[in-house]
Amino acid sequence: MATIKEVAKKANVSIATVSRVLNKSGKYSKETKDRVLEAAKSLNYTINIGARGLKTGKTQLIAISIPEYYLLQYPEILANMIPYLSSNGFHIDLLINTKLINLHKYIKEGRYDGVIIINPEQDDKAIHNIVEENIPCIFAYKEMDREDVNTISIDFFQAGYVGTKHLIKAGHKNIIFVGRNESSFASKEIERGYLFAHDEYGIQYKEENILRFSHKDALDSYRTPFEELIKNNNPSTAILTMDHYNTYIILKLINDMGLKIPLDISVVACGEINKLIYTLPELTMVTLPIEQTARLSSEILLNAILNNDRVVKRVKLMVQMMEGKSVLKRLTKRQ
Amino acid sequence: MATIKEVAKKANVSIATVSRVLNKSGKYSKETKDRVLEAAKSLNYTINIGARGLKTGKTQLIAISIPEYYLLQYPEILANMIPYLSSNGFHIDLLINTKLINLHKYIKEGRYDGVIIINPEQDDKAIHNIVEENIPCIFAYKEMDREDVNTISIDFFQAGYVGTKHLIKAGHKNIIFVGRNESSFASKEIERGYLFAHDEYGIQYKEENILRFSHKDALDSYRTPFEELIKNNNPSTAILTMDHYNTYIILKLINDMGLKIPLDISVVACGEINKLIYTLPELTMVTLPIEQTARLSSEILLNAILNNDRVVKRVKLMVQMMEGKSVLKRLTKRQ
DNA sequence: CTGAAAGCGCTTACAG
DNA sequence: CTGAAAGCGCTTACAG
Repeated sequence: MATIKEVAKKANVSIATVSRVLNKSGKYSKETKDRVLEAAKSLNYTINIGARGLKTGKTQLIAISIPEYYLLQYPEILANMIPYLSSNGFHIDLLINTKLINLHKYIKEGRYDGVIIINPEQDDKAIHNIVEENIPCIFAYKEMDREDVNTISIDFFQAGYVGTKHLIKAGHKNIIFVGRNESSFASKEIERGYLFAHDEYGIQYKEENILRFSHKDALDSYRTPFEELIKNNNPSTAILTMDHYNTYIILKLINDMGLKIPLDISVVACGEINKLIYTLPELTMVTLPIEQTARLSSEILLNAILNNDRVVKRVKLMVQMMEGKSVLKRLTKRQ
Repeated sequence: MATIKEVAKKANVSIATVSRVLNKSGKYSKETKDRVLEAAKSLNYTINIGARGLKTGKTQLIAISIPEYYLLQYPEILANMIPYLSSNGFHIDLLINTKLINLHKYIKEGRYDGVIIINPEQDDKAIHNIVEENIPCIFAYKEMDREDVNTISIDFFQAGYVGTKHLIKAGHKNIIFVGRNESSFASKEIERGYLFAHDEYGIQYKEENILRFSHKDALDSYRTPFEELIKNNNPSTAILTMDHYNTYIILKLINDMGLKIPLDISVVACGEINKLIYTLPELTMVTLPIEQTARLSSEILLNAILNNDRVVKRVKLMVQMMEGKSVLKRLTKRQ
């Protein structure tokens, strides 16, 4: 690997001049420029970014921290962040399931010019420390309580609300919600919307209608609780699911029980549209702007890095209802 | 960010000693060690890896290069590589859709201690250059022609062969193969196995039975060619699909046409098992060891880096047949 | 327009 | 066991 020194020697100039030409900074004559560029090319020169970073304090590295289950469910997040950041000259340090305390350590090591933290687990101390480091930082897919951090999130509450409202308006009153356990911000918010819609229409919700599964739960963990709920003496007529994985499983269980959608049971699914369009039957869904959130996060981060913009951005992206063929309109009896 | 200098001052030793204690290299007394460690802790010291790299030539960074469609289809590849590498002290530079020529540039910049290249596009010149750099490097999910590079791949040929053979043995003779276009190594290999099985059983295959779609093709691009093939005067009785995405789409099209699996048509799907178990009906499949390939790739790379092992590894992982309920056994008529 | 020099934060022979 | 010093490959005031 050729160094700046060798280029300087070959071009017959000082290393300072080589640096100026290569970085297009300061002044140099056309002839010098040509000689330097040619020497660099003929020697196949590439800069050593470690050395540059040592002087400039910049690393051209951005950390993206993501939980494993989020990567597995939504790889399009990375696909919508990384090429954009790369094309702007940044490299990505991808961290999977890394504790925030370790991320903080890496930030302190001066590794990164910026950080995107996807759906962080709550760890107030580490978050505080990270924010204190005062480097450009985005928290994505989860609203943060703190007012002083960039938060790009999705209006999951609204998703739960409009999805449930759609079912209630179609005449359903006994609606199952298939969510995730407590650590899921999205699920908690969707559940909040689900409850809010019940309240709004004066429908008493039943705690037993809410099922919560972990991301690690496989089909068989779902089966018994779900079947019991369907088979009890006051059977549910509709289901709201909170992501595509839950949806796939519920569809399979419904099929296994010999039930038909929407004749026997109606379904509204929250999720990323591309994950849900191949299901049978065509689902009525509340689409979550997963990709848009990813793009916006990287754009805002880049703006903070390049333009030194320190104004706090707090964004909540809107969901959208899409009618399919999975909801049966029930005639509501007059009281 | 505290530097080694400040730690040295606080501990009342030279920076050389601090370095030795922190790296557990050379000799130092117990008392010195304690003082240094305490000073480092109280100052919240973390090493500057750029500076260290400048001296040692090591970066603790591993590049993983992956095509976007591979990330989207198989995020579990990263989930099986990155945590393992991280837990061994390495960081990951994730490159999506990066041209090999650029990757080569980054390697030359001395950024990486090692590289994993997932399903590289063919670019002989750039591959040659990368190999020449002589850093630990794994090519994964695609066999490389060159004998002098580490190649961890899957026996896609075998997948196509056993899948097709299974259908032939069940009495099917007019079998559609739903593959991908020419740039897909996996598809070409599976197709080769598909043809080989036909040959072995003396069945004349028909070119029109092979459908090829791009990763960008959506449902509607599949519909017409598929329906025409099914509706022609010598209808096919079975289908072999080469990945789960193709499988989802074909299942939907079959359903849209009002056909039943396996009564009207049989299906064998090649793919990653976890992606295929929620489909309806339960599929007979040839499972591809996607995750195992990922783990093995990172293990071999790490071994090459840490133990300076330069012996070339060339591995092909085996596929496995799993019977489901999507293949109808047809009685073969006597001639 | 150009160069000599300081210095970024480390590691590691070398000398003691 | 410890320290002074060289040097990794750059950038950037400073002086000319």
